[in-house]
Amino acid sequence: MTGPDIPPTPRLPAPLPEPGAARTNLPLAPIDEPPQLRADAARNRTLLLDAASRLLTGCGAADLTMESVAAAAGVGKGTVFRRFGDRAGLLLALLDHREKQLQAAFLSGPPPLGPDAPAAERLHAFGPAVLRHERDHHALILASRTDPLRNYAVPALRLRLNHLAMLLRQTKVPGDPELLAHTLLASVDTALVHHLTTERGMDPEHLEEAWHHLVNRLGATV
Amino acid sequence: MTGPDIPPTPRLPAPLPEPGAARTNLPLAPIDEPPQLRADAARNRTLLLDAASRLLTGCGAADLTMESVAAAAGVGKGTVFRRFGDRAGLLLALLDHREKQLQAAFLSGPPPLGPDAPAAERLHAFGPAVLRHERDHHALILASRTDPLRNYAVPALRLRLNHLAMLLRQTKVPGDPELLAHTLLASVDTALVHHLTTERGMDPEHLEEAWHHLVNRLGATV
DNA sequence: ACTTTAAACGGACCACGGTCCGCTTGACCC
DNA sequence: GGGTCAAGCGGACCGTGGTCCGTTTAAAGT
Repeated sequence: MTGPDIPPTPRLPAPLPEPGAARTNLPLAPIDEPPQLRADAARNRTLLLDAASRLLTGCGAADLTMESVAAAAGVGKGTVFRRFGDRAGLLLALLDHREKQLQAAFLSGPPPLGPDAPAAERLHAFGPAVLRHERDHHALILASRTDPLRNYAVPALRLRLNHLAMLLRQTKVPGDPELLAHTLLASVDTALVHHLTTERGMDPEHLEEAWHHLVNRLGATV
Repeated sequence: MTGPDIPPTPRLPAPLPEPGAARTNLPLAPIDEPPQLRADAARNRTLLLDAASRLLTGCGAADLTMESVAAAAGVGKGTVFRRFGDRAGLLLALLDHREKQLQAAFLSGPPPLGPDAPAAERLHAFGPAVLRHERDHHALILASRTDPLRNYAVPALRLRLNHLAMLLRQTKVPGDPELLAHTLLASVDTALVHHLTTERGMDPEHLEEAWHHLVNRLGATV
């Protein structure tokens, strides 16, 4: 309900979208408006994020308490909640920084992931990239997911979704692109991958193959 | 970690599987061993489940507290936790009763869902059946999901998965049946469906179409 | 510099999930 | 019936996420 990293208190009216801009009904995630914090607030924000990732190296994500983060950053507990809304919000903020690298790779990086490769290739490359990224950060990702609905409001994940849907459109895959994008993303979901590799002993490589198989089956052309 | 509806305390060694039984590495879910509670425990169990579903009609699942359930059933709070392990366990137990109907439908019900229909038809019928079931109980289901890994340990969901994988094998769908079953199930996941229908205004009927499209694309034959 | 105001702060406070442990009781055997 | 003992019970207790509200302070205007 309360946005991540956004004050839970009433906001000024959100800046209206450009009237001339081509409005798809899919909200475009890249435009990120850092709501320009007050100087002390900004300072405390980075203080908190630093403290959190420092603590994180010393213990599992599950043991990270809001109070300990506040104490380690030398601020009050209320400040943490004011800044990040809730525990998941803090975890998501930590993740966000790392996610930026992945975003750069598929938005503006080199082929086959970036824009200079044909769409079908980008589609094939996307799954493995996500798989690697999620494997690296699975602990944090899993810890950040308490509300199953929350995902759909996380900007980074919406961006992935829109990007995938775009590639599906470009490759003329038949069927609803948004729905298929959800399905494809679900096939490399962190929780699923973690389950399959740790509980069922599945080879990560096998998962990449499965992604390619799925993309081919869905019928990417062009 | 602690099994749902199973004492968290150390157990006697689990009954060994029949030595001759054909062992697939997929644990078969249908065999359910109700660990035969003591008389008072069984009585309290139903008392608690009754109390919970009674309270549930008077408020949202989010407002159901363990203490209130215990009080409404006239037992101590510790008893609730002993029986169901944790909050999710209680919610899952409530769900389980309703899930039994769905299970009966696809395990032994009439065609096209039941065993008297050809596998491809059962495959097509499965998605809509799950969609309906999850729509009816979405509030409880969403409330029961706090740990994203928990799903893979829920017997009812493992049963769905194995059933789907079996149908995929019977219809000679190319690719890893277990993986494809996960993907198919994800495409009708409660959280996703709830998001699409409430936030994005998607027609439930459209989701059924998408299921059929997906199954066809995957290439079910026979 | 002085005023004003909304944002930010902090820590006391609350509710709920989950644990612990001493006591009780049902089930099984003799 | 009597004895044994693990299963069950209950509620005090604890830690943590999240809220509240009186106080402080950055920033923009005059």
